[in-house]
Amino acid sequence: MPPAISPTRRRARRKDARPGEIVEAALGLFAERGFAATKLEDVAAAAGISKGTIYLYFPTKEHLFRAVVRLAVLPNLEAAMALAADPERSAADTLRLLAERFLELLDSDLTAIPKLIVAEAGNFPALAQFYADEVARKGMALIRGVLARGIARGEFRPVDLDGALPLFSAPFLLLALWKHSLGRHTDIEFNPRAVVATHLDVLLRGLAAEAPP
Amino acid sequence: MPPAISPTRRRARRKDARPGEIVEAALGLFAERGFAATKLEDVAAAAGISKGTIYLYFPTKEHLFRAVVRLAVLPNLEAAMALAADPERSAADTLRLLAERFLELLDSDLTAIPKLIVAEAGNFPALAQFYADEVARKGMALIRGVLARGIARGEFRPVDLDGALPLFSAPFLLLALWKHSLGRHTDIEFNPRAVVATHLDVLLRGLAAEAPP
Amino acid sequence: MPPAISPTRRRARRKDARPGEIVEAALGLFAERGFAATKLEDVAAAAGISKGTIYLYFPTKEHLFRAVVRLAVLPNLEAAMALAADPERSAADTLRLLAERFLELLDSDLTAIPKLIVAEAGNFPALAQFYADEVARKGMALIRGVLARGIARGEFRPVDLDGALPLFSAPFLLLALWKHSLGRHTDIEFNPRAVVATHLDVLLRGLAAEAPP
Amino acid sequence: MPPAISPTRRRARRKDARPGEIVEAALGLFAERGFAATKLEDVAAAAGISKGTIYLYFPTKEHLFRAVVRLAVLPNLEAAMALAADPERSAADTLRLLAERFLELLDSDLTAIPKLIVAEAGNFPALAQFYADEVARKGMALIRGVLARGIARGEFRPVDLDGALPLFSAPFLLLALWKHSLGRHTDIEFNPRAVVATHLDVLLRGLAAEAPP
DNA sequence: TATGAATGAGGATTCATTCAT
DNA sequence: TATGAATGAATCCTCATTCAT
Repeated sequence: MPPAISPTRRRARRKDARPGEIVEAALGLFAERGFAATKLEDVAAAAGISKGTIYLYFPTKEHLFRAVVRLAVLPNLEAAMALAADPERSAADTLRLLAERFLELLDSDLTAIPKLIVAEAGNFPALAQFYADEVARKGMALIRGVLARGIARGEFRPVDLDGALPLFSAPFLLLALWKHSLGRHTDIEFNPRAVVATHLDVLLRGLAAEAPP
Repeated sequence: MPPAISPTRRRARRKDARPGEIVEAALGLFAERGFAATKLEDVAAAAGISKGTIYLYFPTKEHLFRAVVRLAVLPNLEAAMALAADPERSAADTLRLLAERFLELLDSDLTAIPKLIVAEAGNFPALAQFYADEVARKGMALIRGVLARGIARGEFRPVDLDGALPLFSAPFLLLALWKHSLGRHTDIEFNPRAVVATHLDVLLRGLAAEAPP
Repeated sequence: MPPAISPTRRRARRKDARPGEIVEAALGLFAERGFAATKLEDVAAAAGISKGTIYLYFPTKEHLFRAVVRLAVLPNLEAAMALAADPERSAADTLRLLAERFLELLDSDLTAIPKLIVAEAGNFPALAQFYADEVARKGMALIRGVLARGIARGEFRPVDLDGALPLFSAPFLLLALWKHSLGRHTDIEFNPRAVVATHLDVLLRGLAAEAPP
Repeated sequence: MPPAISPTRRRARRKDARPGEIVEAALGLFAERGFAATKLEDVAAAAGISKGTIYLYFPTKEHLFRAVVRLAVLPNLEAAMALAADPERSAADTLRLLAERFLELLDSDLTAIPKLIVAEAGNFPALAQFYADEVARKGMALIRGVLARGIARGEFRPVDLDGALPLFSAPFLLLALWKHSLGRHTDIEFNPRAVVATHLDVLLRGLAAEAPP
């Protein structure tokens, strides 16, 4: 026999779940249509609630947008940082793991976030700043750490860190953007797994320390 | 002494120049604010004409958008294709020249086009298809040709062409997007020249055929 | 030792008090913000109950408004009528007592009622009628009676009763409206006691029967 | 033959007239329904234009409200001040002229302004301040000047100026408010001319200097 | 009785587009 | 051709009211 749940408890559970449900519905629609072109009424419908209910949890459409970005980004950023922090792992293996993680994410709507940020940065400077400072900066520090470790350990030759910083991420960005923009409107297809495999192969070779004579 | 031009002639010249002036003004504003957030009234003001006049040359805002994309993209694509077609040039040098060309473009507003496409693909499927087919497809064919030539000439080792295709362009895309979105809202800066130099260095090493024993 | 009150009894007492508590809270907020700008949620909070509970006692916001008006007005109107009915008292003294009573009321929120009526008459015709018929008409009859008595007793010279009717009340109305509208937004201040004293002085002289030669 | 008017001129005349037409239509509806209950769509309809056109001349509903107040009040205040400034006129005659002027105004919608101010002061503090400072303060200074002149000239006995200040205006306020609120919803009627006549009669007697022995 | 989550009608505002001049 | 005043569809947000608990 399951433990009895008081009516109050059951209601509370509903209330606790709502913001997440709304954010999830919003992510899907924002990913598909962009921020401006998404009507809150449609978000509500997608979440199975009514327009007004959204406003019980988010004071404006922009706040909902921020919540979407936060919720979609922060857990993954933290996971990536934890993964990159392991001092035992070689730099190459760390990059491979990060790449693997990205491929998993690519099936969800989460990778629509960069598209949304790119599209709306101009209209939401505060959000752009938040993303730049909280996500981009941290992500870049993460990569910089891995590259520096690789160089220190003799895996990689000493390259210009500032110049090398974007190189690892750039193809992932391209794949994510493609999927959520042009990819929906053309039959040109990328095979993400192949692209990522080639990327790692080429990048790691390109960075590899010279073979000792 | 230049030949006298009758007022009628002058008017005609003006008329011919108008669409270009409007498109240029629109590009600047679209680059800054995005498509939806740009008012046609502001485009008109930037072009030094009145709102109604735009409609003498472009039936809708979307048509103007298409003209912007076409005008901003096609000349450069053609230049790049011409550049890549030279059978004398090594693959590596071709990539270097393309990179150099990109760096020159980065100072203009032209590199805002990818941001616009990414942002608006969902709202303008026809435009997305046009861009995918006319620009992306041709650009990819161009790169594929260069890589294939490099492999054929023994410059590059035989890599998976489909997987390698986006690798060359990805950092350029990242730099262009950064400049027109987050870059405007943070003090994090990239040095495009350094990034591109490192990119070429790493990529060309990563692709290089094994040194003979 | 007070007699024990069963929980049920206490609840009942509470229930009886509720409507009054709600009306009181509503009067305070209506006085401050007006009817339309007052949210029932705020009334509920001020009364220490929840939004839904108001609907157990008042079917609509308008009904609550009516209750506020009735409760705030009727007791005072009755007191004034009782006061004016005393056939012993001179007309001048009656007016002085009414003025004194008004000055006492001016410290409470009750004098916000005229402002509310003026503001909302257009939106609540039924309320306007109720107020006109039940309050204004009776108040005017009261004043008319006092004036008529004063004339009959030889205190006042015979003036046009219809023309004189509003003269006594007008400064009180002005003071009440000022306090609840402009008075909140400027440093111009009236001294109600001085205004009322001067009003009585001037009015009673102005009405006074000619001194016998 | 009337002088030819260029199309541009004719259009310009239309444009110049628009704000006034809109303000007039708005005054009528605000007077009838109050600010909040008046839809801009109805104002537009009353002015014979469409919703959007209002926004060509007034950035928000509140700005329109301010324009209504300014336009309705300032000309009359200035006329009153000019009238009161004549040093030849006796204080009593000045008050009579002011009263006469008010009676003329009472037929228009202009006297709805006090009702609007009273009703909306809480929601538009800035407007309330404007009205208090620009209208009420100046109006009071005007009356104070007339009373002081009357006392100085020996027409009036020396009364407490602060206490006497609101006495002249109060019945006019009452008449204006009555007309635009309760007056619309009851058959109780005031005869403004009779009220004003009695008011002047009583007030001037009440203020009159003691007859010399 | 009491709660407070959910509803949805209603209105201010924006801006692409039209059209009389 | 060129203008810019006018239009009205579209959408965010508020809050009185309902109702499951």
